[in-house]
Amino acid sequence: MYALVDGNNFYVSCERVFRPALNRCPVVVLSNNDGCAIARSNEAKDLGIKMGAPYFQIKHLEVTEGLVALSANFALYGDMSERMMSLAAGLGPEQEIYSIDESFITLHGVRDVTRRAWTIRDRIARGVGIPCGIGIGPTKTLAKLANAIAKDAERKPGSYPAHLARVCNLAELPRLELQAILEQTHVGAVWGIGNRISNQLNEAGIANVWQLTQADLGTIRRRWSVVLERTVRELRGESCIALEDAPPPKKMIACTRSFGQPVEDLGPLIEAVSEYASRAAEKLRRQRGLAGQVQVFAHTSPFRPGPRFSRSIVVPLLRPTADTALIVRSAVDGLRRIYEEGYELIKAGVILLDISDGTIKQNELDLGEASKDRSALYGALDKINMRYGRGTLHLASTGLEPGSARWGMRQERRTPRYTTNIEEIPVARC
DNA sequence: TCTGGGGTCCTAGGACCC
DNA sequence: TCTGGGGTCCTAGGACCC
Repeated sequence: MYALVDGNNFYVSCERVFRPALNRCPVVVLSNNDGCAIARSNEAKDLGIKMGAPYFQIKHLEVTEGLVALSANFALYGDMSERMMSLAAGLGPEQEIYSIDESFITLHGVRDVTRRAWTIRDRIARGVGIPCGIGIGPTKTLAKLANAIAKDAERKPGSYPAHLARVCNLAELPRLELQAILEQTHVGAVWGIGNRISNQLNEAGIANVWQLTQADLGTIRRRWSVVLERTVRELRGESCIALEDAPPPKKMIACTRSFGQPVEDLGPLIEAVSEYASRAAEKLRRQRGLAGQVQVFAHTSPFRPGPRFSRSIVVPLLRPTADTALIVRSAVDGLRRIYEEGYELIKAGVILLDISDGTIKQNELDLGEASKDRSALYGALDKINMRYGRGTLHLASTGLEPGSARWGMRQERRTPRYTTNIEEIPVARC
């Protein structure tokens, strides 16, 4: 048996903890550069604001409807998440943190599951201030579905029986009631079924979850995929997706950003890509991995008229490494190869690929002889950035010498909080 | 004027190789 | 008329998730 604990409208709820005045207002949290809405309060949803709605399209609601739009504060959300997760863990013996606002919990050995779920929900509400929904079912997919039902029952009274609101335990429902609930639930609500497959299922006469559970497995596999077949089995109560208590190491690590303003010239592009590469390398070291390849991409806006540009390149590294200098250099080399003048680029990114486990023989693999110094330097760099904020200190790169890199401090956007003379920092041989 | 940033898995075509 | 078979790598894109 599994539970899924999920914070409601998570980013918005985090903001409301510190600004209770926002409690009954329509609120959205915006992405980087205030580009689009990535979290919405119920009131904002009721105004018809869709997930991912561009800010410029909803801005007028600030005037007409009292909408409050906030810039995202991911450090805050990460912190609130940790507190919520540690309380949620009290629900059962094992926990898988699935995303910033969701965790699966196994329930074997837990007695009086539904009551305990209410208790935990209450603890999170009082201790952290985040309202949660809790779904319970025999498989992860059913727990997810139960969670979706718990939310709908709360938000749209009448959509489901009121006793399923906030905490919904599908496992304790009488068979006929469960069937009725599943018949009321659209296939698109199921974890793993997006818009595309939902439409295809509808065309095939499978509109609700109950119908999907009755479908022939062989047909599902042939017409769609083994992935959908697994989902159907899970909906029938056959557990196919196990709890992952230790997150598997990432197979790719990306750092990508949209620019506030379009960028045309190589210089600023190199600056940006250097910083992304440096951040990606930091994430890589955090999971003690080594990358074998670096991918770089840049593209123009898919929404704006004008000449289109979208290119990417994979640069193989001589040997697997987590060395910021090598990764930055490769990324910049790749960028130079794909770059072309005359395009208004709005986004670029660096993706580390072919990631292997660096805990074995990291020292030998990592570098030549310069590397011992360098890995101490990176350790210090990562610690400083963790303590004083991401990007306090980073590896800079100039457009002047191809592939050159030097240590520098980021000055923009943030009052420097770390004030050592740069000259005192050893210069890496890059 | 203004459209996020991560991830996973799968498929397919072309280049290139033996 | 008719043009191997199998493999890898790269690039691109589609589908899903948060």
